[in-house]
Amino acid sequence: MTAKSDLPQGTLDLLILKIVALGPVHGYAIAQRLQQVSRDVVQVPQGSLYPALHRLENRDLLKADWKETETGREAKFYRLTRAGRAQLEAETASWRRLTDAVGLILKLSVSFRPGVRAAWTR
Amino acid sequence: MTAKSDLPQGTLDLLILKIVALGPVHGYAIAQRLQQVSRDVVQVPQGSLYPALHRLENRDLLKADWKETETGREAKFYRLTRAGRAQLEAETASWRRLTDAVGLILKLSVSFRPGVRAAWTR
DNA sequence: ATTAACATGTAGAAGAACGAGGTATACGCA
DNA sequence: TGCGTATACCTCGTTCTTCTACATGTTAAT
Repeated sequence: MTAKSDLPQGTLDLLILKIVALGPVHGYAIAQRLQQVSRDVVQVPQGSLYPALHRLENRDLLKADWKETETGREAKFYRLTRAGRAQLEAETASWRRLTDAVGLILKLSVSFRPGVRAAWTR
Repeated sequence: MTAKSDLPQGTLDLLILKIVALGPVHGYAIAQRLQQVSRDVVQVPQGSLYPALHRLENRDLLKADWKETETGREAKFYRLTRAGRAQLEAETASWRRLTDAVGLILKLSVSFRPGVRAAWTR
């Protein structure tokens, strides 16, 4: 059940910033691209998407203006602000630091169990 | 500011399960080891640690018994249940799938901006 | 005697994600 | 013309996790 796609908290913002950094897009397209690029691993429900967008806009990391889609529909196109770009870089670095660390921990082997324990228990 | 260490949601449980899988440990030591092994990237506040442990215990992923520390103090030593081990494996796999996907997205370059847009806007 | 490190715990608030709902337009097709 | 589907936006309420801050007691070192 829980084996679907739940993104870790905070990651959604990072991904949105990243997609928007590639060029102006509207919300609906952001969700689609995330899903496509990740081969369906990342799926963003609208109930998560739009609140996230508004959140980022309120923090002045994104700016939006209404424009017409190629299909002739009005949509809010988002672009990064300067702060948004900085935030993207910071969060990207942070993400790497963190996943590297977690990866390191997950690679720990059980090779020390009975005896060597003293070395790192203390 | 937010550049401290905040773990993504759910990750704490995974890391705890992993450390406990290496052998019986008490809570305090779990936090220490996570910090050591990750070179201070991962820092678990006690207000996060103990609730997480209780959570995992309530889900029958961990079992605890009081024992004496090498330093002569009473402490709750946690060990994995069978379900806990299964959960660890599942969450590890899930973690990798997800970080791979996010890594892929973060590697996207801005090489397509002006022209190719049509290909993936649709 | 007092501080630092060890070891456990709770309460309350903040924040994020999601499911479920709602509105409205464009387009193809019967 | 009517209908369904895909596009495109939005919000509300619930649930879950985490963090800050607090509270308690023990052992070891200075």
